[in-house]
Amino acid sequence: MQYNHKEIEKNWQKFWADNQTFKASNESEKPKYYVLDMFPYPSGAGLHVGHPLGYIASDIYARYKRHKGFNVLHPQGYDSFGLPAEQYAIQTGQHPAKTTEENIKTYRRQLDQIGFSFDWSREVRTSNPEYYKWTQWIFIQLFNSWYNKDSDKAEDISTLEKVFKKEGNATVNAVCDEDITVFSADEWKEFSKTEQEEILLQYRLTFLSDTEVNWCPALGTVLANDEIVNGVSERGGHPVVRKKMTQWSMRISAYAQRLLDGLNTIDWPQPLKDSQTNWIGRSQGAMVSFQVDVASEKSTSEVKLSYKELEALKELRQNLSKAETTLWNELKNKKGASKFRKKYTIATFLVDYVCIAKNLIVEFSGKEDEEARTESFHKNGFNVIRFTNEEVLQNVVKVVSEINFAIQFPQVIGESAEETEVKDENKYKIDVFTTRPDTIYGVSFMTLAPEHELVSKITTDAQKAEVEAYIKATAKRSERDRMADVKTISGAFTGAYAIHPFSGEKVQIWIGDYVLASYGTGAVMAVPCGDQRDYDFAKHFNIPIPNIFEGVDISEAAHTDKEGTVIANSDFLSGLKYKKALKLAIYEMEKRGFGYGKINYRLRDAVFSRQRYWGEPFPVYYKDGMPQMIDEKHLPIVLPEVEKYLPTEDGKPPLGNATEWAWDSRGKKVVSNDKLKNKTVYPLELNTMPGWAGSSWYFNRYMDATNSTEFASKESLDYWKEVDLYIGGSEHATGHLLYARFWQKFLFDKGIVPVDEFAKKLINQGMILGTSAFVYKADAFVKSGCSLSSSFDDIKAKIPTIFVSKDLFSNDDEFENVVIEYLLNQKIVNQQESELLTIIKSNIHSDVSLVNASDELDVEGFKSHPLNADYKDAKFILENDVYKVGREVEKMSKSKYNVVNPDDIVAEYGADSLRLFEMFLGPLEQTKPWKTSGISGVSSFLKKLWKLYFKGDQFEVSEENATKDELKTLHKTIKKVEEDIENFSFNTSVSTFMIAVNELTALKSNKREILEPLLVLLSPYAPHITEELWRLLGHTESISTVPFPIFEPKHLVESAKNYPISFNGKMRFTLELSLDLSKEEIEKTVMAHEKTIAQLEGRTPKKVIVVPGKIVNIVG
RNA sequence: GCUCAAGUGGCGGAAUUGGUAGACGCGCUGGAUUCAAAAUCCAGUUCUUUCGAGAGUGUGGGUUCGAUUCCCACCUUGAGUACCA
Repeated sequence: MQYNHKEIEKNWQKFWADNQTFKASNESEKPKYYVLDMFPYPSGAGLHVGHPLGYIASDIYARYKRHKGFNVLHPQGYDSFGLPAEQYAIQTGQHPAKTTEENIKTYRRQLDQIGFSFDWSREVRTSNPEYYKWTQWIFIQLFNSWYNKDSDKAEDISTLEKVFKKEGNATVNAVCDEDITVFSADEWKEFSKTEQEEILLQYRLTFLSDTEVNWCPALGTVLANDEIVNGVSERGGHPVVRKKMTQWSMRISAYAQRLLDGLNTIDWPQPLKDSQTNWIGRSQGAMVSFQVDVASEKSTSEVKLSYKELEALKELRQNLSKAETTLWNELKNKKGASKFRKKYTIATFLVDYVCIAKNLIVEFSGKEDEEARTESFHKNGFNVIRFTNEEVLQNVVKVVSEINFAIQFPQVIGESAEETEVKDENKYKIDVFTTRPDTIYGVSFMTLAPEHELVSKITTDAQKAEVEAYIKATAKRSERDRMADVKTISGAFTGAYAIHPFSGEKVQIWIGDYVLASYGTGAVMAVPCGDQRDYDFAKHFNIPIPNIFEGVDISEAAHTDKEGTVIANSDFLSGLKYKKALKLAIYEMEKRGFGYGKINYRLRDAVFSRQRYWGEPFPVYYKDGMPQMIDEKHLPIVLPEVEKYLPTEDGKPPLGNATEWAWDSRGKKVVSNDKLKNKTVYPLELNTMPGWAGSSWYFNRYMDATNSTEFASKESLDYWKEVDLYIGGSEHATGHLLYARFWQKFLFDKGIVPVDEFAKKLINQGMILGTSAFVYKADAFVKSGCSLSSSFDDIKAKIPTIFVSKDLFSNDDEFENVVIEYLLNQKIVNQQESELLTIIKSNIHSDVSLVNASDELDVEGFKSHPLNADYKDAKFILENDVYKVGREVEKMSKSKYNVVNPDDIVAEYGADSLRLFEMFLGPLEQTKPWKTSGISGVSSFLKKLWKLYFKGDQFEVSEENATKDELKTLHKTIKKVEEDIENFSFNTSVSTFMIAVNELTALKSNKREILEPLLVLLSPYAPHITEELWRLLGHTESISTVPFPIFEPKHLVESAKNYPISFNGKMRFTLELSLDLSKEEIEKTVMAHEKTIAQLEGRTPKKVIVVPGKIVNIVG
């Protein structure tokens, strides 16, 4: 019986589908294992051989885990909302739902014929209302939440309202908008409903705000930062401009630190973690305020601390009494504006606790100089409250509430009021963020972004013209130009000066477009000696470059090293190294009140609105201009039908075309826009959600995919918990994988999911490249200048298109010679004419299907190929009667004619061969080229395997006991294959199978004892052929859950070893010796051997190294 | 520029607690079978060679009895990222 892959594969695919073989149960005695592939977008082009690579790997692992006794969840579905379907709809008028459905059908057919063990009963599609109902539901949960920095998690918005009602917002420590105004509880109660909602929006985790967005006019939508590559849209490569729009945003910045910390707990590839770390962009430094000089006055504060005193303080802080510890435990968790510090110097006194932002000192009473202290504190603008040890120990809660009260209602102090007046005079200040506060004495100027709001206010009359001209010039340059051109240094002096907060010196304020308005505060303190950009700027404009590094030459470039550098010329920082100077600088800034330590993140809040049709509608309507959530029991809000998918004429998103798109708040349903004049009917949101909305939580839905009453049941979430193995491409590093982690952490905070990282282990499969085939075409040009009987055109017309086989030339000159020789030999041109010819070579892609394994072109096929109509009459210069093509590895793409469709491979070689070959290509994570010719190797391996079970045409296995050699082969294979799968080294296990089959063929083995377990080993890789042979062996059940064979080391025990005998580390010959021999016996035998004597040529070895069971090395 | 990864036959690749470099497969060469081709089977296939042997894992050093594997410097390629203060 011949191995007929077509019939076998079709039958078993039908069997698995009919019997729901791979349906996972949510209840099982077995341990669970969840294997997931990254959500595919069903594109119109279908799959090429690169796509299934990851699916095959995950399928092998899933099948392996089933053999190992796990209850395996291995689902698949479609991320079916998205831009391509909509672009297609705009072009053709076809509903995206229809084209998406067709594309999914193609995908499903292609996936099915590769024999994946997916549990299709759990299939999800993001564009299905039953699914996006829950995407909308999560959006509502985000809307109803705020981020409490004190508890460091998301909480329900009602807890925030409660605080507002009770004590206003002064004590709230939340992640929120930056321009929050402080209000009291009474003020809150006085606010109108709309005002209250506006304030709450500033705190919600998803919020509506006017943001600068990346607007892509060609696509008619905004794009997220990760959807832009090199300043143009990732899809289509269209230009992107900055534009202010009212948009929904996600407060992902609240999770910046946790997203960073979480990376340490998950087994993901390092490059992927690195790019997330990079994207989040944490930088630790300080915020420093520089006053703009109006009346030139000197800073007065002269209190400084030496480093020794600082160290002494540190020690004190660690030795707190019990009462101190109790109170500190309560105070230390306060963050942000009401953050407390312990053992701090205020004026000349060391205080117990101080909240610098609120000017409040908390002390233990009973200090000798209490009166003097109080007076001094008041003079410096601080309030002080005191408690006894007993008060703290007996009722710390009461003490804390008194402290809170004091924070909220600060006692007005005379002196500080006076100071405020002084400050009012100097009302402009420039805040900067710096990662190098240690270099603050190196500041010789400041640079503002041209867009900085202070620019217009501080520019002097004399400089006005220059500054305005510069701003105009910058505005003309696009964002892309600015990014591309980093070499041109440009800027303008504002004429204004800032006061150096430490030295009191005046420093020039410049504007320059190397400072970005969107990062940090849009201003920098320039330290030209320590930052190359500042250095270049200073050099260009002749600004002084003070050197504050000890023994460092800065005449050529800035000195950016931190480690090992000692600070100089910096007053109290002089003589300190980077780390200590950094700490002391921040300490002094905080003490003097013009700066504080701060951590900055590059991660911006994510824009969540898209002006597109084919996405999830928001469950939102607008009442008095304020967004209102539709109650979850009325979900899903189904995407309305529209006439056309383009924006409306007045520039509204496509949903503006819908006629049934208003919310009847009384009837609780979507109604016709005609009813909008009714008082209880409101307009619905016209934006839709971005592509990443549906894919940020789908892995949870698979756990309970058909649940219509819940996102997923608690039991199923608790059972499956997280994805154990997630396989997909590295292109999702900063998009999907960051947003999904963010949502998971949010859902975790809200108690909806049981874990805060959704995927324990992740593997990035490498790309499969195409091997393009080239033919070499000769283009003839006729040189002018010579008079001939025939015209140039006549000569050209005589010359046919010529292709030259690859190995006939090695450079362009040889190519020309070959062609001209051919023309002469064929008598196409005469000698005289040939001298006028110039031959130019051009490389043309040939369709790879026209080329065989030996790089030989099917010439007739090439001529008659529809793409090559121009070359129908072309001539081919052959070598040894064949035309050889050139090969080059390139990305697999239609335009390069190197795309290989898995359908063709499956039809010719079968799914099992495809699966084996994709794994055999090389390590999973690595990028590697596809060359169809190699598949014959795995194909003949399967035929050889098949033959082991047959005698002639008859299926026949022997029931005899296996021999020692047979068992050795089997157990060697079990061991290696098991190790390989666990290490995701699938390519080497395919080799192992080949070796096993080669050995068993050589042994003429046909014992059931060997051939049965062999099938189980192979079945994850080649499920169809193994099912078929398993059935022929007499089994009625599927092979898929048969226990994996157990490795027994006893079969590999050897009595002798073929020792490599090396001389000076080089192996010269091998010698079979018993493993029972001792070191000495081995040495003796080896030294006595004739080959050893021959090698030594009479020399006496200096040393003989014997490692029993391994090697013998003779030195000398 | 910065960060990361990788450099092994004609090709894909294998071998790392440091111990026989090139497993397995493709391709190639020769042979068997065949009228012939395909398929199949057998033998060979890193390079050099005076057929004794010698050299060899990007380059140059180092550690070691012994290095593809560990350390240092450099070169090349690929990926990501980029006025991030």
